[in-house]
Amino acid sequence: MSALTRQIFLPVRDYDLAATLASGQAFRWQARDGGWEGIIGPHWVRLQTRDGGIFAETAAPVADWTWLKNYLQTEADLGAVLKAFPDDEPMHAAVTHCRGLRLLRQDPWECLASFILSSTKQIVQIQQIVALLCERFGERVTTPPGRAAAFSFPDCAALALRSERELRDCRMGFRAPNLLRAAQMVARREIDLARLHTLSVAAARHELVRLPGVGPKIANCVLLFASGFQSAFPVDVWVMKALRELYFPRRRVGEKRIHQFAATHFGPHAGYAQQYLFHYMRTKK
DNA sequence: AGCCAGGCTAAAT
DNA sequence: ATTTAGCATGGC
Repeated sequence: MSALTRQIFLPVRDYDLAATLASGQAFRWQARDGGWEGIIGPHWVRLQTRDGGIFAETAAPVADWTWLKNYLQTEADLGAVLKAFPDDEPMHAAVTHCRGLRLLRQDPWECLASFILSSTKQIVQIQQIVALLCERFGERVTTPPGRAAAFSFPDCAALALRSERELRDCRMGFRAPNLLRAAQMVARREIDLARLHTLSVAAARHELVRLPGVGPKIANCVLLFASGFQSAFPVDVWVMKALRELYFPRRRVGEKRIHQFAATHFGPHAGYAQQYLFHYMRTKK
């Protein structure tokens, strides 16, 4: 039916590729020659902002582009999301600072594994660890002629077979046993990542925190970035700082109260609000 | 050199 | 029930 092509144009307004791909939700994108290059599943992709949308190129011919639209969420109604944000100064400032920032819809296993690796690591370092992991244990994917080799994110079964030592050698330190055991649990289907989105947020979160190295913050990242729960609100050091400085200036407020505030103030798209605050905090000034 | 990084966990209060 | 140290590693 559908023709094989290596290019597609996705019409969309208000989509800031740079903010979206480099805001710490995904760790495999690189800016190059005015575009962004990365791997989605088994596909090497290059993305470029064009008038009225995003131009995408792959290395291998593609019949069905659903995977790309799904990943980028180009059909999401950003206007409706922004409209539902609380009508206050901090959110106005954050939205003004990075309008066009979007949430991706990532593969749950890649997202989970990446965020298990994220704890007390800077984003650059997470990117380095993930890159090593892919080179060593991922599958080779087709790249354009003359381009360096590229690799898919290793699936849970591939990592479940490795030794803790092999993972540790990717410079992930004390996170290695957590990643290994999580890979084994997912591979044995002790938890079904693909079905999390069919549960309630609370039930899905309860499932995730059974995994080693996964607490509330990382669980919320997976719920938000991979399972489509837009109410999930990961609170890391940056967001904690943003909430304190923007909403409770010159006051000492306990962490518990901040969490309570975060859980009630931001509405149905709280996760989106969180990403705006996170990116605003990290890139302003 | 010392501090901190998109935290989690077990042990100690 | 709440707080705290330890956990590897690398960048600044």
